[in-house]
Amino acid sequence: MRALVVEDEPRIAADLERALKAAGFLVEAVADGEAAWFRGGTENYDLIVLDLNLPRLDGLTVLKRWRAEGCESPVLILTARGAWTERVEGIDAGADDYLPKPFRMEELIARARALVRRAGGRGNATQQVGRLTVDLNRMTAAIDGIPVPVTPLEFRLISYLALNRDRTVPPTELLEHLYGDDDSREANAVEAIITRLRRKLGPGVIGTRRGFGYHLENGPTA
Amino acid sequence: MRALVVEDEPRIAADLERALKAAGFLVEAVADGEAAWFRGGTENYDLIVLDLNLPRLDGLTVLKRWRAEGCESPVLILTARGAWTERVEGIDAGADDYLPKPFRMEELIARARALVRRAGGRGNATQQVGRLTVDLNRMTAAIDGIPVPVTPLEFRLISYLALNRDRTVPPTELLEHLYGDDDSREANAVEAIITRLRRKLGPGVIGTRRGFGYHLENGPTA
DNA sequence: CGAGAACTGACAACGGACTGACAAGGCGGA
DNA sequence: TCCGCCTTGTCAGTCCGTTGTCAGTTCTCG
Repeated sequence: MRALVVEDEPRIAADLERALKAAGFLVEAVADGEAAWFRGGTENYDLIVLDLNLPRLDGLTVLKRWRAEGCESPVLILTARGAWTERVEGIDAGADDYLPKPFRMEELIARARALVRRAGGRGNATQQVGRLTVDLNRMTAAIDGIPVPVTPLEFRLISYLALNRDRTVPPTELLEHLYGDDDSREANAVEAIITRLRRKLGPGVIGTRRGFGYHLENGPTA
Repeated sequence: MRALVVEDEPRIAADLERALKAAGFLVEAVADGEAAWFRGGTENYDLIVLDLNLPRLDGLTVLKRWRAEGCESPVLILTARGAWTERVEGIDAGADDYLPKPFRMEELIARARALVRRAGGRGNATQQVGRLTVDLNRMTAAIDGIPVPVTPLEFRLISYLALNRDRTVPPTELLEHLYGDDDSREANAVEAIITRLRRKLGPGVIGTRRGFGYHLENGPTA
């Protein structure tokens, strides 16, 4: 899961980054509106946390421009407490949720997760696909209910597949969502992770559509 | 365990702080309603002791706002003796327990501990996880029933893990619950405590999920 | 049957985690 | 009040799990 944090207050930005990383996100952060506009418009994020009060370019404007450009990432905006109108404007501008400052990190994480799940059309924190179970909160995977130890990177991959269970995900997309725009990796890296996951999960869980990408086998949930 | 004390009477506040610290809590204190609202809304406490009679912002109002914001920390309210209606209102507003003033410190501590345990979904004062036993009242730990001497900080860590036995706790969260938002510590501090605990408790008690955090091994309770 | 895509085992580099040593701070006893 | 012990944070060195790359093999489809 890639997340973009747009926040000019360094301390808060650092907190956000830390918390989101601990929650399994791949975090990138920018501190002003123009940079935000650029990044959000260029890259593909699974979640954007947007402070409205920004230097250079107002957060609301940024959000509107993103939406106008066709960016569909779920956006969680941070508003000043009691700034009633801001929330309304934010929702109007295309925000998916808002959180009044100050807030508890725990709550932000909870909402962030909810947004990501909702964006994937799934409301539950534990995803079941065939024999596989992925628990997004505890960051665990299991086959037939038996826990399988997975590394952080492996978990990011398998959970991304679980959230996109109904389509085949191309390797380039996985690459992007695992590493961000740090494109220094060889395409083969994804294949390696897939292999390792298959060894752990057993056959019949991760399928390949040659030329298209990978998907989870939604075989009998038995 | 992090605790927030909201009490404007300095003498009582000091007593509370001392007693809770002695009981193993990491205590932060504020003296008025607004500060309370802010802290409780921002930070993550395992327990909140709230006096209802506060300057600037009424305790009941503070409590209601917390609950409205999604704060789930257990709250123990202090009411004036005989203020019958206050109790009812407090419970309605989302308090978990109340204590009429004046009270005996002993009783407050007992109730505080009960609340913390209940909040973790565990009603018992002694937690059993695998071969480990943690007694939250006496602040002792034991392996296979044999007492192991632990320092106050070590106890805070091990008891937090015990109360969160069913998940892996990231180091950042431990850092927060051990030291509050005083983030002057190096992340390495947690590792040091873990090492010391392991030396005392023996192997197979505290497990590591590399890249995720620490957890208690819930091996055979034998 | 050939070419390209995908798989996989081996290896090396990286970084997170562990640990022992040391120093600072706190607390209790003399 | 002073001294000494216990506790605890930091540092540095080491270890080991994780992960990227490479190379060789297998598979699939035209």
